[in-house]
Amino acid sequence: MYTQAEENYLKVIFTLQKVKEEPVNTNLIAEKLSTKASSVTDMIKKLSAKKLLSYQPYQGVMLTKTGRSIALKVLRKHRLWEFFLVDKLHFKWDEVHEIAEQLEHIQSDSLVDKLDYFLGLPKYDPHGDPIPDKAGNFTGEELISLKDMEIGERGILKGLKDSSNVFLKYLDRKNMVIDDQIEVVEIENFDRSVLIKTNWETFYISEQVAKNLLIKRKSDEL
Amino acid sequence: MYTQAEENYLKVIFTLQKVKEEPVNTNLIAEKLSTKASSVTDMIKKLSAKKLLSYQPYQGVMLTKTGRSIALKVLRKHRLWEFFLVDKLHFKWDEVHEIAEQLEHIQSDSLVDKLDYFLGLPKYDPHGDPIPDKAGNFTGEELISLKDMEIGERGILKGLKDSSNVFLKYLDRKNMVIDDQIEVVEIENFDRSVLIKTNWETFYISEQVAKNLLIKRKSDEL
DNA sequence: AATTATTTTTAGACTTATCTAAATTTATTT
DNA sequence: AAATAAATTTAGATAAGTCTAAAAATAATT
Repeated sequence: MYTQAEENYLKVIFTLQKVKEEPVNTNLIAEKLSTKASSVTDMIKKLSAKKLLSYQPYQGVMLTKTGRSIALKVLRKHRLWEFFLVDKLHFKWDEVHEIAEQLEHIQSDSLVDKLDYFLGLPKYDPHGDPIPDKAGNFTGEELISLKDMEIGERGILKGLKDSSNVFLKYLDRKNMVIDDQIEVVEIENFDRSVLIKTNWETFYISEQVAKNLLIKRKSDEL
Repeated sequence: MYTQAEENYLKVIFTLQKVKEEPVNTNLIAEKLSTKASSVTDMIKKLSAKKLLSYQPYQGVMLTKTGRSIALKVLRKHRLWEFFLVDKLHFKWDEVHEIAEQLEHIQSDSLVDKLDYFLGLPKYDPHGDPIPDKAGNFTGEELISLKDMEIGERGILKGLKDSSNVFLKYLDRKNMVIDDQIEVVEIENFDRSVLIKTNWETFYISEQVAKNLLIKRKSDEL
């Protein structure tokens, strides 16, 4: 069993490591955890002694297999709880993060599995981040930004990059919700605005909006 | 905001105070929290400094109004989460306690309220303990043991004193579930066994079983 | 390559919550 | 009421996690 502090370090290091494959440096971790570099060094030594990460002084850290699997478990719990909060308790997307930060540390394997099942084994959290399965694998495909889709491509709206209130309200007015089907009809060369066709209507969205819509590509097998 | 340790002390002191109205003594608290008397003294001083309880050395403690209201909040969360685990995630009654011990410390007022609403504003947890409402009041009536009911009385099964697996299995075989209506038809003087009538059938239960069934008395207003 | 700047680590201190062992107070017996 | 027992508190220690300030190592610059 690991402490909340340990879990938070592992989680942050995992997400930082995903961005660039190099060792993660102390200051970055400190910044993400709103703590001081000296505290990070202390904790890093502890986690290194527990073989959750490998650490050469002054050279940054990399998670071991064990460390990564713990991080993935925490991430899984975080995203499942976020899904629960939005889907079942009807929280807004931008209200759930700090609550999920607490819930992700609840210890009980059976709880996670039952929750997963109760929610219908979701593949993405409300922000479009993929939810690892029990084994730590991401089974859902990567989501892409709508602005990277090509003309004629279809997909399903699965998440948002920006979940601010203004943006949510905008989507509301356009009657767009998660799991909507979207087809790219046209891309305007001048301002990169996109003509999209939803289940209900066809309309233009600006590049800024397109950038913030996360889409699961429609697989051709259908 | 209070630490988990503080909340646990307040919760335990509250429940001990309910049993007998006198000040709660150090050793009892230590026993319930599986800690040492000296640790309890330390924490008591801290809580007393925060005016969450009143404390005269060697004379035990009593919660202040503030202390009581915090304890009630924790209790409310504990019981709502227990209800969630059993009712939504289909945990067995005897598996939920230690998970609820963790969940009860999640900090978010809106979470508690939304959870309460999501669950349908339940009045009792799966063990038949009453769930305080937002204001800290118990709106459901006290539950009584079936063995204290009189002939002809009717009520609703709302909880169990014993939630061991054997007992749950027994109830299962008798097709008894929460919210069943039960009427006391006869009480056998010899062994205090009780003839009860459920929605489905009429049968005898032993005094031991009757003792462990918690009933909400049927109000006459119907 | 030498100097400066940045990053990281060490050293020592603080807080929370716990413990053991000894001292003190209260309760119980003879 | 004196002696013993039980309960409670104090004193001093420990572990986790954090901090500040100073030292050491690495990176960047002239």
